Amino acid sequence: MPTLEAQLREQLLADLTEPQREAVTCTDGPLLVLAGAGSGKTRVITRRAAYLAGTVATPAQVLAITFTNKAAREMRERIDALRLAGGLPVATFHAWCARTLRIHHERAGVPREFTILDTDDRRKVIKDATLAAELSPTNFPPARVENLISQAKNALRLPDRYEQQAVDWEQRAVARIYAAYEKLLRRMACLDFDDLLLRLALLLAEDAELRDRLEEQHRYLLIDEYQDTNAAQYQIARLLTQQRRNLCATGDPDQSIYGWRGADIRNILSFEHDYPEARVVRLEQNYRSTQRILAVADALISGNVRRKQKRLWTENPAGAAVRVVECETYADEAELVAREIGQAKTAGTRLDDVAVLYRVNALSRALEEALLRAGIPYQIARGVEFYNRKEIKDVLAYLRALVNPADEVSLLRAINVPPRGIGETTLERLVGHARAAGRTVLEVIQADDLQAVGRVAARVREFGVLWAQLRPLLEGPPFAALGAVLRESGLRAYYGEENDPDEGRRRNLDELLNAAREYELQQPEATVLDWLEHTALIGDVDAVREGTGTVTLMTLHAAKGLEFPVVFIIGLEDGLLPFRRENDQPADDEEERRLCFVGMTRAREVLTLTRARRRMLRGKTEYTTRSEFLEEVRRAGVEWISTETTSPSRSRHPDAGALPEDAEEWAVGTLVRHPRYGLGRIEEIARGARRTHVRVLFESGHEQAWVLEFADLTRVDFHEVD
DNA sequence: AATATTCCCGTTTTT
DNA sequence: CGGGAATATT
Repeated sequence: MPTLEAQLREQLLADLTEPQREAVTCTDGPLLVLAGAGSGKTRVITRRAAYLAGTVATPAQVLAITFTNKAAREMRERIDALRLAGGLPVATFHAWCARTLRIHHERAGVPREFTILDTDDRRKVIKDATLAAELSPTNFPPARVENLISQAKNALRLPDRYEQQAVDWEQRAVARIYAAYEKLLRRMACLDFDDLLLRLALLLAEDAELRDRLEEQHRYLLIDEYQDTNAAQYQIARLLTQQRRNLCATGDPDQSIYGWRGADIRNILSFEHDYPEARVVRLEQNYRSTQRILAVADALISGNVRRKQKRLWTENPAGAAVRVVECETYADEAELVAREIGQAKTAGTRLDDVAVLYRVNALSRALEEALLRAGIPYQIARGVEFYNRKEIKDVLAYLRALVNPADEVSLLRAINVPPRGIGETTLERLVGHARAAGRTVLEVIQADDLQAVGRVAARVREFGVLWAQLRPLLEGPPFAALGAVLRESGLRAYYGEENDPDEGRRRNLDELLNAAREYELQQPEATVLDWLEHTALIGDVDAVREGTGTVTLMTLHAAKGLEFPVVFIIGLEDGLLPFRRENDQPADDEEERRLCFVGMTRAREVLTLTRARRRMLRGKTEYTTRSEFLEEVRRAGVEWISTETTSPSRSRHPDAGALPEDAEEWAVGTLVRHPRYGLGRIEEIARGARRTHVRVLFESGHEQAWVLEFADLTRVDFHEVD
């Protein structure tokens, strides 16, 4: 009869290569797995987790940490599929930190019922903090301040030290805003994303007892994508492995793409220095891509100077040539991609197997239109759009305000949706009273002496009653609470016919209800608070599903960790990929190169890189310059295609060469169409330095003057009229 | 107070 | 071009 360990070996190791096996089986002590793109890293890490759980530890004693929810879900599924390590915790850094902070809230000095600020609210609070610091949000744009504070937190720098280290006037100002911001967060009993890491890192640093307890609980720590750790995460990893030193870090320096949010590639590069006794396993055989794709990707990444040399190789077939297609305009580019996908589909490719990747979300629009026209279904992974929708934020604000009444942003949002006639002035008074009396806004709302607030006191009082009525919902599960809030608050009624004629908002709310129910099925014991935390930490990117029969559109960042037989990367233009901002500090082109490398190595069989010679971004069409990345792969055996001018208006006119510039297409006598007024003719036109003014006479006799750039006018060509 | 309108701004990537 | 904020309107 075979021993358990022999069975495990058979099941977990049989189909692994030698280095993969080593990574799975060397159980104790620090281990660094340098896993090139497509080298079977996820497979190794899941096997390792299961192996640990079956030999030297129980499943609960192994903790696997990822960066994205997507990665966590995939790992969870694959570990479950092995059926050897049920109950093995898999979580993102942020989710695990949130949970741990909640459990040990007293030691951590955070409120037990803290809520997590979403990106929008955080910006709002930062703006308030700027005002509280007696500075102007105009001079200190919230987005910029937010970024600086985020960087500071990720670097474990608190306001005091930030101020000490400030070297210029901006930093000194930001130090004040930062301090004010922290004060506001404390008053609101809120944490932001970065706090989750920061607070836990600080807690672990000062609380040796807790540290030991946690390490005892999680004897084996696995951290995926270690190249993306920032200072806080690095600190947490180190502090959790001080005694046993059982840290297994996996990653690939060539895929480090999160420097902009504080990730420090040196964390992985100096692993061997941090853990001198570490074992290092290199996975360099690629099982994913064709030789040609790999050759192109390698040619690109070789352009990075600050880089550990690495050879990625494959036994896969040579495959089709990687193509570079230069198009005339962004519309041509989108059409080309749509056409190619259509052809591939006809030739038998499943749409699930196709992905279109781009550097910035804005590039998806033209693609969407082209795919729509071509009748090709697609799904998009985009930011946090769903949870940013008004109706979603509205109802979540209620739940947040119920859980954590100190969360004023949520409370003040909820108080007037649906509109209850409680306006800005009233809110200001409420806040004013609360501050003056040293009470919370909710206490003021529920106090008896409301008349000071003015005529709308009755309405405010009603809301206070509603709050108290809804509050007991927190005892129950999230789905029921959500439904009740929608009903009792009047939100559901509000988003009826007249406020939501096309049912979009109602559908979104239904989708949210579904999400809550689904979550409840997964986590039967979960409270409303748990669910709120979940929604705060999950994004739309995670909604991308397989097997939908659709093409997938996403950013290069979102594509990490995925693979597709057919991949398009669009917009290979200077300034776009590599991305650069005009008055930006020294841009990190090496990170951009890695990002492009990540995109290329998502492709299994067919890779196409495109670029448009003219691109419209932020409303202006501009000539572009070819990306240096294209030059760099030029001699790696790509097939270069340059499409000729095929813009429809030109091909239809034989004398296309004489076609005037756009600006001259508007003149007195030009026929135009307006969505409201219909057909008309330009009577007068006046060109200023920046603006062009026009006066238009419509068929109806109506006359109207506009600034041309802002008028919703389209030119009507003669051949379209007859 | 709510809604309609204008205008002004910026502008990456994500937990 | 598109969203958010300031501004005008009812």
